[in-house]
Amino acid sequence: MNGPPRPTLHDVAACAGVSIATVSRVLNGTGIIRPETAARVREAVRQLGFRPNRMGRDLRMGQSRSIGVLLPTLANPVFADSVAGIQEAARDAGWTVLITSSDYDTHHEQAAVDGLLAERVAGLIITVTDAAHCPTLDGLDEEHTPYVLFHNESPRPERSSVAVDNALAGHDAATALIARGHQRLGMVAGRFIASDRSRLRHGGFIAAVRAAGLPDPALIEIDFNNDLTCDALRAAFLNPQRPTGIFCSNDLLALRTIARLRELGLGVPDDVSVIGMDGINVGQLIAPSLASIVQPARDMGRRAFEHLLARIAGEAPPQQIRLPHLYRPGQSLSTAH
Amino acid sequence: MNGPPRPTLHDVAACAGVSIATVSRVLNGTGIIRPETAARVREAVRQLGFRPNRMGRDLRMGQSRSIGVLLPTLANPVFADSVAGIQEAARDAGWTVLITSSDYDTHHEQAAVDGLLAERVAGLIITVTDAAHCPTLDGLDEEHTPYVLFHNESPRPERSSVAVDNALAGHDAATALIARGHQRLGMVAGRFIASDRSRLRHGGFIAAVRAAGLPDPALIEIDFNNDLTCDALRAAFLNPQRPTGIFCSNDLLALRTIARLRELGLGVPDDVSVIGMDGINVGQLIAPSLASIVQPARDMGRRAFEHLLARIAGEAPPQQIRLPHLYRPGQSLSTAH
DNA sequence: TTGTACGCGTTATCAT
DNA sequence: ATGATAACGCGTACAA
Repeated sequence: MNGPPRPTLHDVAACAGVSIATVSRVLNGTGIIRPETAARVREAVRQLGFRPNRMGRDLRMGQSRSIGVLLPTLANPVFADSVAGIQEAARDAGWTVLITSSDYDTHHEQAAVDGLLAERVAGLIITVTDAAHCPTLDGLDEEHTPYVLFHNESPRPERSSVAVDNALAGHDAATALIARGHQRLGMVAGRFIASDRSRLRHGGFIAAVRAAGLPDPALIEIDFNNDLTCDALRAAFLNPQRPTGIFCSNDLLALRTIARLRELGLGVPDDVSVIGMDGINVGQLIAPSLASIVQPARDMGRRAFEHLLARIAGEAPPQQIRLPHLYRPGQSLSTAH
Repeated sequence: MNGPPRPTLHDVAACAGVSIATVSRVLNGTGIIRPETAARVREAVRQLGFRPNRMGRDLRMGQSRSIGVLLPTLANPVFADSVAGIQEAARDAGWTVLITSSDYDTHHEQAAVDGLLAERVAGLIITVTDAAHCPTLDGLDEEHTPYVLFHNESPRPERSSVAVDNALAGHDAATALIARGHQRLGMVAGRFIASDRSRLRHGGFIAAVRAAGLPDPALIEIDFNNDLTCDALRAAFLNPQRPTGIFCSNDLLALRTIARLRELGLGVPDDVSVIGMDGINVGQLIAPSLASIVQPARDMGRRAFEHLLARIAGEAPPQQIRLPHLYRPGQSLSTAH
């Protein structure tokens, strides 16, 4: 069924009339070799179509030159873009990336990390539901596995992270709504228990609202995986004192919210203003365009990989890297009336 | 910097007072072992936190128990969903998945495949720009590397594939537009040279239009990565004989098209009807909701993995698997006036 | 039922 | 400048 076995160092060595040590040296640029010998080796490599076997190399090196990535889901473009950034940086460095997702489920999280570790990845880039209380992270610390929290942050300084300031982002969302004259605000948030980002954003949001002397915003917490029902929205947002400005903890959620509001007969931005977070591309394609707090997802991915590599090499201390977010205006935001 | 080295079979063996062979047998369920011995081994494993080292195992087995996936981009949800399906099936089978993307670039394609092969993946699930003329595939055939074309199809029966019938999909898109009374049609398509899917869909589309006795549809081919300029749309679609129904070769493109039409003062569906393809979720959240030819992306991913595994095991002949697509109505489609 | 010993393909150490 | 050889951690044929 299968073709001929792939050539190994031995085959190349035999073909070039040298020892496997010499071939290895030529391929890795280690040691000194006579140019003509090197040429013969390279010719043999070309002729046999030899590719070094990473399994052998990795075993010998005790390292896999690959990292693991754990994200909640690839269905959210903000994470897909993050992955693209990670991949990019990894490819540049000659590393490979193993990707898994948890679907916002703590058990899947642990299982996925176990799987990644079984692959002997050299390190992890990981987004967890709650970085402040996470047995999975504790386990990684115990085993001294290098990792970089991603989109999460931890109070512990020994835990590296790459993220935006989510509380400030929530704050900025509130500011944007308030600046447009909205006085009664609300928030549709992914379950706090499934996302500390959501909780942090809510914290910043509510703080800014209070600082502005406005009444506490209504809150709907919803599952990431299940649908946002009209009933939930109706109960919280369809009373006489209904909010005129709503912050959604991510753009996908904002899209769902706007759709449901529409079903309730509430137009955006005429009846309600909505601002999301992440800055996914489709937000700019739809009508009304979606105002959002933009995360530099691709850049975050790059930075996370670069820092993880430095950590693996032992070349850098743990670091909390914060990238700036950006307010992107959109037609989903209007002045209150 | 690093903690203690991970325990190996030797450590476990020593701890349990048996040989490494016994430990290996216990862990793999091969051979027959005395229950109490097995218990001692398991206890030692637990106590030491032993995880089998896949690098050693893979090297020994000559197989990596991992597959490679090459897709154009993760930014398109149809591919992100496909990946989710692949991951799911792979996890069930205890395999890992290496993901790379080509950004619709032939050179990246070859480079990505080379990288995957260097990792000694046991097989590939791969979407290429043009399956009918693809040196990368020829190379894989030469090396007898098992692979499954994904979203692509090849005329050669020895090339396995999992895809929908893209020509029929284009046909169905035309039918949907024509059924709504549209007589002048157009298509916005991703560059044929970068996507044979796009070309096939166009083929089916134009065939159905002709079969209905209607004039040939206008065509705009656009880059996947660059933006769709208003100029391009204006030239093709803003003349007196402008189409009233447009088929876009994918949903993301449809969203971009609708946005540009809006800038030109053309409303959807009032002035123009638009139908896309893929069935991405956001299509159902926006207003007007996007009519689309839906691909069962997640299922396609599952099937691709399962078939690839069968191919790797030599348990199945090459197979062209076609999954049915589905027409999803949407408000972006209206009757002509 | 269990243990011994070899080899998978590579890199690195020591000779030469 | 190059060659022989010892690991790396694991699965398994063979021996006991």
